[in-house]
Amino acid sequence: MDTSVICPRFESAISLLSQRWTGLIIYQLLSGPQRFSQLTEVIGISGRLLSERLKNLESNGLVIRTVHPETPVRVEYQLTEKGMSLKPVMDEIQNWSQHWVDLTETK
Amino acid sequence: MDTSVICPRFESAISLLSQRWTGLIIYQLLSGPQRFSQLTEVIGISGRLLSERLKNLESNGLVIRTVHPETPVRVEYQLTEKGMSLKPVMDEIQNWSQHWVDLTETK
DNA sequence: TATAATAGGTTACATAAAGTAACTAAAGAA
DNA sequence: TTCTTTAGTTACTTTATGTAACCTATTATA
Repeated sequence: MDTSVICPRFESAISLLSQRWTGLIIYQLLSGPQRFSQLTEVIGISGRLLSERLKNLESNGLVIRTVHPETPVRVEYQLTEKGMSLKPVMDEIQNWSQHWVDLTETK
Repeated sequence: MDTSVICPRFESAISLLSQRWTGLIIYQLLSGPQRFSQLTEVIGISGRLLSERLKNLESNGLVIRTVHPETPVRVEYQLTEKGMSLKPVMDEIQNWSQHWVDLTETK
């Protein structure tokens, strides 16, 4: 018998957050709506993956994409209420990192 | 110019947590020390990756490995203080997941 | 003595995800 | 008509993950 012991909601949440870049994208968007190019520069992610991740976040209801038809086009990404509500999670990670991460450690 | 804007400690922390399985392993160990085989069964991870992840967590000071030379051998993994201090992070993820994760959604 | 059982891994190989760099689309500016 | 700029996409390489068979140490069993 295979009785899954780990809470499926938790498992679903952590599978989202443990996708590479996703946490950083949400963290970055917590400081306000941002354009595609800003995100690539600040986070250091390629266009290919940023595009893929943003589509995923959009389809999960965490992010909204807005196209401003200016010239050149401006596309902004912002968190939904669901996305914003991850702030306490990010705050705790931030808090933990201040206490425990030693930047001199070899990676 | 390339001024990294994201806090390097946060980046380091999230790169640890965004490794596949790592969050689940820590979450599971928060409920107490556990053996290798227990972890594979509960989490649903292969021996190969569990071994790799536990070594990584050990070298990062989050987990301690204890060998009990019984028959057959019993090896237990438990969180260090540094590992335990991730509880608030896990609690917030858990909390978020209860509010926002809809299990009927298509993956 | 030989065989088997059990826990905790490791190895070799296949598949999936991520990194990289060049390319494209749209739209107004020169 | 050609050039710029933003926001992607495509094709290809490299790395990470999944899978299953195998290995080792220790002791119980035939």
